[in-house]
Formats: sequence, C-alpha cells, structure tokens
Amino acid sequence: MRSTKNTTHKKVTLVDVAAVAGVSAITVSRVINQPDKVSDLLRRQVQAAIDSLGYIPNQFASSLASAKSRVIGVAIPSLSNIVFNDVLRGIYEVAGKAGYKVLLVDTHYSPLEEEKMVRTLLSQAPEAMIITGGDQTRACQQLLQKAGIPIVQMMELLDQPLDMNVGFSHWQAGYDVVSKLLEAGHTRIGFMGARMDPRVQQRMLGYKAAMDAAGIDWKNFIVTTPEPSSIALGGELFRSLMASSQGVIDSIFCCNDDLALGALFESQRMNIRIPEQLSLCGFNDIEASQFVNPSLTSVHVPRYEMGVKSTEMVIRALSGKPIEEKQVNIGYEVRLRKSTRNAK
Amino acid sequence: MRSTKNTTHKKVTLVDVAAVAGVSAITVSRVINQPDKVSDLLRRQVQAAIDSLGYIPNQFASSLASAKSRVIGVAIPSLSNIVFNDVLRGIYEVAGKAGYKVLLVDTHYSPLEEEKMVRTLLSQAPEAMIITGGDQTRACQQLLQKAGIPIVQMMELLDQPLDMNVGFSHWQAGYDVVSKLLEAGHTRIGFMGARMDPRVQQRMLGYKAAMDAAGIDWKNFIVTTPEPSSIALGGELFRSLMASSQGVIDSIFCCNDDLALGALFESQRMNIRIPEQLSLCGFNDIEASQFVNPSLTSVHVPRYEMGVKSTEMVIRALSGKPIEEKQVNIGYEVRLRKSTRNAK
DNA sequence: GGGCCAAATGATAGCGCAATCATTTAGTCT
DNA sequence: AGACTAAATGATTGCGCTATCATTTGGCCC
Repeated sequence: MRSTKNTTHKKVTLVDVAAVAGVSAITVSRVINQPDKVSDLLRRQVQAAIDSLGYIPNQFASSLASAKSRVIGVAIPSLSNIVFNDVLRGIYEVAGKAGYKVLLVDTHYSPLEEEKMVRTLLSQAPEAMIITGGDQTRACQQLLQKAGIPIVQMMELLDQPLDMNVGFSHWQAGYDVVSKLLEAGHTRIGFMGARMDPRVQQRMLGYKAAMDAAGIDWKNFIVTTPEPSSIALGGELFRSLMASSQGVIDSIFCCNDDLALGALFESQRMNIRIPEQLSLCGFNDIEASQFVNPSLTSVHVPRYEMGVKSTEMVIRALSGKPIEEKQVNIGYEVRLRKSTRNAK
Repeated sequence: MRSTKNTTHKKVTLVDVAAVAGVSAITVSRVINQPDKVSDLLRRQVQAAIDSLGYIPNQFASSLASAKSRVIGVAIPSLSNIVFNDVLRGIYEVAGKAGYKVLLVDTHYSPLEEEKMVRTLLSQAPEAMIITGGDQTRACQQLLQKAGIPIVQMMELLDQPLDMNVGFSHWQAGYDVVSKLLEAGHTRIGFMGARMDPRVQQRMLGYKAAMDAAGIDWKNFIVTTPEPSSIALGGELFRSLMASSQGVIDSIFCCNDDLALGALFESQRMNIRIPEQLSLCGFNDIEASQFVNPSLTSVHVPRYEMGVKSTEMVIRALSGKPIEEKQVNIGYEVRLRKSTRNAK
C-alpha cells in the first residue's frame, strides 16, 4: 500500500510526538505518566501532538525501561464455572480502577497445567499474582516465591499460604451444613460430589466429620465423581444415590448448586417431593437457587467480595503500605430455604 | 536481605544463562524460540543452565525486539453474563494452543468504556483483536482500523464489519421464534427484554416484524428495561407484563433464559400453569433451560464454537493464509421444549 | 585434497521508553 | 540587585531481547 501523504504506516513513537510538539521525548513521556510535572502550556501542546498523530505508547518499551508491567496475573481453575465469574468481576473492577491490567489464565483444575500457566504468566512480569487455592506443584510454588511479588491465594483458607490468603474454610462450611441438617432432625444425610477438587474434598471431609461426630455411618450415603459438575450430572448422581442408598436417606448435601438444582429437577420428574420427602442443600448460592421452587438451601459465599479483597490486598502490598492481615477469612453463611424441612 | 551464595536476587537474564552455558546470548534465545536451529549438545547444555538458574524470559524485551506480542486482545461487554463464559472458553482454548495469550477486558455494555478499553488493549500491541458486536464509537473504530491487525467482531452478523465477523442474525432468530409460536397457534405473544443492548434490540425488532407480518398489534405486549438481566428481574417483568396486558397474552418471548427462568419460577408461585395457560420461550439455551420443569423452549446458540471460530480466524489471518470467508454465520436453532404448547 | 555448501554459532545494533542526572528558567527573599 | 531555591525541561544511557549479517565448522563431492 502506498501513501501519497507523509503519513506513513510506520508506528508513531514518542520521538515523533516530541518532534511535532517541539519538545524532547522525555517531556512527552512525562505528559503521559506524570502530567503534573509539566507546565500547562507544554502539556496542551504535547497532548495535541499525541491526538493528531494518534500516538499509542508502546507498553513493552515502557515496561522494559521502567521494570513495571502494571499487570496482575490471575489463575483460576475454570472459565466455565460461573462461580469464578463473580470473583473475576471483583478482580477486574478493582484492578481496572487502579490502572492494572489483568492477565487471566485457566488451569483446568490441573496443578500441572497451572505450573505451565504460571510460567507463562511470570514471563509477563506481573507485579502481583492472584491464584486459586493451595495445591500448586512444588516447582510452581518455588517459581512463585522466587518471583518476589505479592501473591494472594484465594477461595480457601490455607495452613501455609505462600504469601497472602483470602478465603473461607470449606471444611467448616461442610460441617456446618450437616450440623444444621442434624439440628433440623435429619439423620440419614447423603452427599453428592463432582469434580472433587481440593475445596470440594474439604466440604466432604467436613460432612464426614460432622456425621462421625453424630455417630452416623455415611458409607452408603456418598456418591462422587471426578467429572466436571453440571445440572445434568446432578440429575444422574441423584438417581444413583437414591438407588445405592435404597431410598433411606432423608436429605442430601450437594457439593454445589448445579448438582443440587440437577437433583431438584430430577426429583420433580421422579415425583419425589422436596422437602417433604427429602431435604436438599447446595453450595455457593447462585442466583437460581433463590428463585427455583422450592427455593434451595445453600451456602452463600461472598465471591465478588473475595475478588475485590484479593485484589485490594495485592495492590496495597504493591503500594508498599503495611498489610494488616496476611490471611483474611471472608466467611460464608448457610441460607436455609424451602428445600430443607424441619424434620423434628 | 543478604545472600552468602552468588545467587543474588537480581533477575536472571539471557546473558546470565549464556555465561553459565558457555555460549552466546543469541544461542540461548534460539534454544527458546527456534530449538531446531541449535545442535542437540548445546541445546541440552543451555536447557540445563536455564533450569538451574530458574530463568524466565522477559516478554517485554522479547516483544520490543521482535515487535511480536503473542497477545490477542478480547473485549466483551460483561463478565457476569454467563453467555460469555462459553465464548471465552473457546477463545482461551484455541489461543492457548496456538501459543497466544489473551488479554481480556470488560466494557460493561458501554461503547465509551469500550473505547477506553480498546485503547488500553492496543497499547499492549495485540497481534489481533476479538471484540463484541458493532456498536463501537467512531473513534474506537478508527483506532482499530489504524492498528492494522486482524479483527473479529463476534456475536452478531454485521452489515459493515470492520474486518472479519462471526455471529448470527438476532433479528432473524427473534422473527423465527415468533413464527414458531404463531405456527403453534399463539396470537397474543408478549416480549420481555432487559439490558436492551444491540443484540436484544435486534431480537425485539425481529419479534415486532413477525408480529406485524401476522397483523397482530404488539403495543401492550412488550415490557423492557435497561437494567441488567437476571432471574429476579425476570420475575418482576413477568408480573408487570401480566398486569399491563390484562392477562390476555398466551405466550411470552423472553430476550434471554435468565428472564425466562425468572418468569417460569414466578408463574409457578402465581399458580399460572406453563405451558397450559401460557407458553414461554427464552434465548441462549443455557444448561438450566433443558432441565427445569417444564423444560424451557429456547434458542440454542453455539457459543463455544463462536469463540473457537473467531479465534481460529484471527490466527489464520496472522499466519498469512488467505481467509475464505470474512463473515461467518454460525447459526442458531430454536429448540422447542415443554414450556411451549401447541395451541391449535 | 581442495573447494564448496549447509548448518551451527556468534557479534553487533537497536527496538521505544523511562531513570538518572544535568541544565535552564522562574520565583523568592533579604 | 544578588543569591539562592524550586520547578520545568533536556541529554544520555540502558532495560533484555532478537533481527541481521558475519563467521566458523563439518560434511561431501569430484
């Protein structure tokens, strides 16, 4: 493509802008990065040159020279799981406002994949990282620690965080759910689990602990699968649990709301009345849970707030301000709704 | 922090690796970027040095020197709307496999925000862009065109794409839905719309066109709101539509499944029987629609495939191969389920 | 065995910007 | 008015890497 004008298609650089504005390159740089260090007159002049040339700074050059990327690396285990939507929204919200870009990767619930992704992320020289949970490979943890940047591990409370930690105890939440069901007079409490990632495992361990504490044998009350969770799968697991438990169970704790909704819809098709014949409890409290009929008892988790808090913490760490608490318990709340009855 | 070893905390560079491996810097660079151009011996030697030093390449330096970012910029209107999850999954999948990073921004359904975000994105020198729809500001379009990189506008079919385009006709889909309802004997067809972004507008125009073609007055059959869509809102709009239409409508076309589910759940609470008293149709065909009772008639859209196709197209364009079709109609399918009855 | 070619490796330069330090200008005080 | 300070602006240099071209090495042919 030829151009008769002098507007070649070569990239516009700082120097070009400086030439047009009749100033030095560094002044242009200042107009962009520290506008208050430049006089009004020059600032206007330079801004005009920037606009007329359509100048866009080259972040690579900038980052290379300043050793600052303005990037926060984020690793989540799944893009399909809507649970992470809200977390991401919080992260993007806070990061964006503070002038940080977010580089997001999906680890597909695999520590090995995660290690590879973290490598990729680190080569972008992120100024901080937000990652999910604590089951990184040893190599991955070393990489992260060696990076010497603020790190938040989010979603669950960890015994030995790499750096900072925002989350809640999934074990305790599982324990609490079962306790509530026991209080309401249930005794034969089933458990449905899918994907079985570390957090689901914790919920299940909480379930088992509470059952053990109540002296109830749970051996025939559990169905799990490593498959990714879905409403469809919830229906299947429900059928399978009803079959294997010979129909004696009086309630089910589902490891998440997808499974619980699947179970609920399937129970409707099987003409099993919820909660009269069976109480149902989910986890995460997604929007549908509140509106489905009967409304679904679930564990509400402040996901958006978790994203916000995680991001605020890394940004605070970057600003050099002291961090009050390296570990933040963001909490949760068991919300009893109509899918669980009082069986006493 | 002092270190007695010679492993200072200074960043490890290519030169350091080269020194340890006893080769020149450029050879290390080749081991990383064009391994087959280096002899086995040296490659192993260098790899050992890389591993022992924990070297991670600095992408900024690399990108600056090579003028290649290996980044694809992606702009979507909302992180909370699960519809984009599937699209993103497709994008990340294909991009990741081809060695591209994805830089994602959320435009909050605002062209102005989008323009700002596109600016940010462009300063990262993405090699290609995937953006949503066609309602960019004029300035934004100019920026994009000036960037001279492959661009896909996805989600809807556009009359004048900036470059490439992957999507389907929301107008036609709206028209088709109403046609099916008419065929099934419905005449008083309502419309519920939220957010009213360009694609929802198109669906509504399709609805109106089909109603006009059938000679049916739709004036009192429409409720819309600029608020973001949700199940809760679906319930509210449903009540409002039932009130304003004086209960004469025999079916409702909801602009998406969230609204439809909200309407369905609310109708259950209001003891309105679906589909006996009222047919209900959604849009997008999210997973819940298939499993809710009664199952929800909806318009199935290949979202994952849309993400995949969009990304494949930009990558193909980047590889210099010719593009068969600059515009791809990804299609859709009206899936009739139990929430719509045959009223004839 | 001399000459030739391809493969392997290296030396040099520069990508576009900001850190650093140097210089100029304007402002203030006595 | 002179001396000093702060604010504004500029010159130089290098961030870590890769493109480009130059050089070396080894293999092979007649």
